[in-house]
Amino acid sequence: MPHSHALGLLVRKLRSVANLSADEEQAVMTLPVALKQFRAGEDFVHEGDRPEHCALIVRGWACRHKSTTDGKRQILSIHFSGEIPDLQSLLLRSMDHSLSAMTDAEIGYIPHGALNATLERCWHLTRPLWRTTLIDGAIYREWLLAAGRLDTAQHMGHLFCELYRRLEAVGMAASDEYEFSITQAELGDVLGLSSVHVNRTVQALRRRGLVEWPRGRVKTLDFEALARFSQFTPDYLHHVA
Amino acid sequence: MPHSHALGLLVRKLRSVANLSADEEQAVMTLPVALKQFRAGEDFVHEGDRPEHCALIVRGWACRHKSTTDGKRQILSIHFSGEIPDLQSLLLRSMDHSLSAMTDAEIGYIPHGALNATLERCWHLTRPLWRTTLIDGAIYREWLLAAGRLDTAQHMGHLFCELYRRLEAVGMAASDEYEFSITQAELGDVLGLSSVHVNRTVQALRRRGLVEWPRGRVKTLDFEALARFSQFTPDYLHHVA
DNA sequence: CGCTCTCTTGATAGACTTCAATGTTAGTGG
DNA sequence: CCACTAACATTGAAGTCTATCAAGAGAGCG
Repeated sequence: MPHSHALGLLVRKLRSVANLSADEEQAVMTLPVALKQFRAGEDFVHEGDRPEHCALIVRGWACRHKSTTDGKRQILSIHFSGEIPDLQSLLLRSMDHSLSAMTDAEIGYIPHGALNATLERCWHLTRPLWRTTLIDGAIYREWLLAAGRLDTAQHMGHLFCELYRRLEAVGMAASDEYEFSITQAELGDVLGLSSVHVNRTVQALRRRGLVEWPRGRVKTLDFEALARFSQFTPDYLHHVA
Repeated sequence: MPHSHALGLLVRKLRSVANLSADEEQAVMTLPVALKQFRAGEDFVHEGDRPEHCALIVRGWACRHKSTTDGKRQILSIHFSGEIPDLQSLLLRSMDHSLSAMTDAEIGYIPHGALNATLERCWHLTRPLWRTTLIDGAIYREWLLAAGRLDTAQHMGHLFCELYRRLEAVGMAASDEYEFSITQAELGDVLGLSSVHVNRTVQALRRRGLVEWPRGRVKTLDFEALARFSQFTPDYLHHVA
């Protein structure tokens, strides 16, 4: 079975957000995957590209980002193992943003042709895939609400909560903590803040006893308290029960 | 032909963002629609609902919105004739936000059952519909970039440009202007600003000769100049050529 | 006319950015 | 083990941006 590890991660992800029939799971497991390694900071899909394959994250963290013409970067979403951040390229010809490795990462390329052929054969599989893109949309909406109407500390706390729940849903987090190696400057690009202000906000969360953040690891000391403080509720993630 | 007007608007919209075969168009035109009127300010879908139909906007403007627990409202997207802002409810059981009429509006309800039956029969129609939700996602991303990394005047200008291009794509705008009755307070809920600051920003755009905004009508006096100022480029709207 | 909604303006406080400097940590080669 | 480097985190100070409060002006409507 070629690349059953990579495809197993994809199945695990799809199961966390949709009901997957045995047929559909089987169809996923027969997809071809070409693996490639990237270093932290490298883009693996570029704005303007017209991709002929989708990128499955096999190992490491990735982000979607876009910059203003004067060079200010905004991170638009964060992704990890099992996710296909450019699934939309199957239907939207050209990339309107870039995808970048946040840590050293392994990417599995799945040709559009193979994916389309599989969907022709097992067209009910379209629905779980569509659903993952709809949930991505729900996450963008929540980020918009957080960016516009939460204060900075809440916004940051909300992000930590979201990542915890998403990781937990695929068994990658437990006990109120998870691996996540991100610099304060990158976090600023997520929240739309300067790194200086990120630093001060992290300290505020620490002082309140809500978050610890030693090198490469996020600890939400009291998840429920952090969620309450950040107005985080997980409904919008639409995880299956 | 029942409700051919409402469904015609839907077809016009779908054609602006995807290639629609004759079969697919025919399938759309046979969908059942139940019309209902709403007054400006009324919600027609509520956060927490588990809708059994999708809402097609037949007449008027609508917005998607969500509020923080302390009552600060964020508008997450803006919609007009021919759009189905809650199409995602077909796959995501519960609404994670509300939909509201921004002007007096007419909504056409299409039962999920009928839509699913049509998609079973003409399953290629899934793709144009999926594509509309992916473009909604691209718009959310652009709004995130604008919210995080553009200054206030650029952010506002960007919104005016986006709406112009979207309306133009379905023949609802021309000559650098369009009908849009929105208050400065509502615009604040879009941009994440107080109404006072919206007012000052509008004046700044007026002083620069970029935007006029008499009651109920937006005029981008020099669209290209406004687009340049606001860093607006329409790629992310993925309109068909 | 009086009422309401919206737009407008001024003043002040607080949030956030920017610039610049300093501290901390991990890794490297001696 | 130590000096050295690079990357990242932290701090202070000054200036800009935005919210909030408060008040007044205009328009539409009974």
